[in-house]
Amino acid sequence: MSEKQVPLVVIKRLPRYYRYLGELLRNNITRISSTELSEKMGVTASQIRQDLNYFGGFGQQGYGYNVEMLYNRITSILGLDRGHKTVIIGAGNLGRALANYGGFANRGYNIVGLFDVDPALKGTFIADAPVMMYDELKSFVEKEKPDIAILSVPKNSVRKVADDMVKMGIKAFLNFAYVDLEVPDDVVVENVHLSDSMMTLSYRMASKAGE
Amino acid sequence: MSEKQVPLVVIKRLPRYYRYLGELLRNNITRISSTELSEKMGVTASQIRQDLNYFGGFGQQGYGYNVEMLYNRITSILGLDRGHKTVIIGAGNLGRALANYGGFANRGYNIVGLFDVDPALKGTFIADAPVMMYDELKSFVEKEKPDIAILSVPKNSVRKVADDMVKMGIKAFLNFAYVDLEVPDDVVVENVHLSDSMMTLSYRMASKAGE
DNA sequence: TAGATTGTTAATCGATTAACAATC
DNA sequence: TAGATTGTTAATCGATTAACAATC
Repeated sequence: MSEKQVPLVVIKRLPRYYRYLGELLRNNITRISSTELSEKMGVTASQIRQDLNYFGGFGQQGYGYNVEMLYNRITSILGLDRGHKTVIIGAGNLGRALANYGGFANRGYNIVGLFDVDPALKGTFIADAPVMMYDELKSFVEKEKPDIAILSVPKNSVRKVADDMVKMGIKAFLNFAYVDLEVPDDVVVENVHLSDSMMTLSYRMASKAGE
Repeated sequence: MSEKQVPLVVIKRLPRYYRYLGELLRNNITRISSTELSEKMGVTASQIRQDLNYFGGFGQQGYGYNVEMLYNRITSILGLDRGHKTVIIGAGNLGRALANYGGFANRGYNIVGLFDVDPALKGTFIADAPVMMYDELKSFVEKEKPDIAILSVPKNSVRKVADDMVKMGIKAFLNFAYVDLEVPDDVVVENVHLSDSMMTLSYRMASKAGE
């Protein structure tokens, strides 16, 4: 892709467009203008048109956008139609919850296995996915070639796990541990720092109350 | 607070400063300059100084910042020293995982109860917190006055739950359901949309691989 | 004091919004 | 065609970075 690089802020908005368009589609709405969509989503129509135009002209002057076509295009841009083999490292409470999370499987993120160090879990299944031991991970990755690793391990082991997996060739991590990972340039990390969200939340709550 | 409003981008960076300062503190580092901190954190020194100055001059020319003092100030700004009674609505896999999540309790987010509609859970405990029935929530809120509600209920019930709880006087929600909540102006919401993070992750992975 | 580093103002950069010609 | 609405350029706004006087 030698296209001009799309800003990260724009990319982060795509899932939200995807979500709203999916809703419109389920309500059998076939066309929508940027103005109508902007009212529903609480953003400007200008932003919607700018954002979509990073990926090409999906609309039609005088008409607006075809909901289904736009939905399909965004699905494809986000790669949701391609399927992604995903492993979860750490089968504790959080790992189990994530394996059971419906929002992943039906967008093509297939959990193909969980890994833990607790021998009691060996051979068990969570949401149809087998739980294996961490020392089996390397050969599993070689054989199955998963794309994405979800890291729900304790923070004192996450750096080692990430390093190991980078060596195995994994290029994408969803990290739940309360640590910033350092990875090579060709590897991407999304952090879900739950404590950070709580802190931002309580700060904003307090500052509203104090006004 | 009639101070000038601090931009949201700055507030969202505070937890990260808090985290790095905590680490320095545990390593017995007593002072740090904005330049040194900027190298560790991978941001500019200018940004650090600008950010901190929204809250007052915490440094000293020629010296830098006292780590413990700065840590304590940020702790206080974020309200982590005040304690927040928190309830979790939805005691499914995710709710249980969150109740067990250590990162909340030791930053003052005390889970005082979970609520669900499954009668089988009534009277049980998760991580020392009692599980109660959703119809007990109103009287519980009146008595205990929690500050924060974590919403880990299915997406088709989250709007009703949020509406109910706004009426009960709850001002802050951490929402895990895949829906944007509409709340009054004096109520704050932080969304944790796990699918969105996965989508952004896989998009970025694909666009790196394609270059 | 001299050196270091902040706090803060000014310059730059990037993202958002507005405007409108192109066109369905 | 006339009306509507996009795609895109230009203007504005806000956030980041640079620079440096203040000062410990």
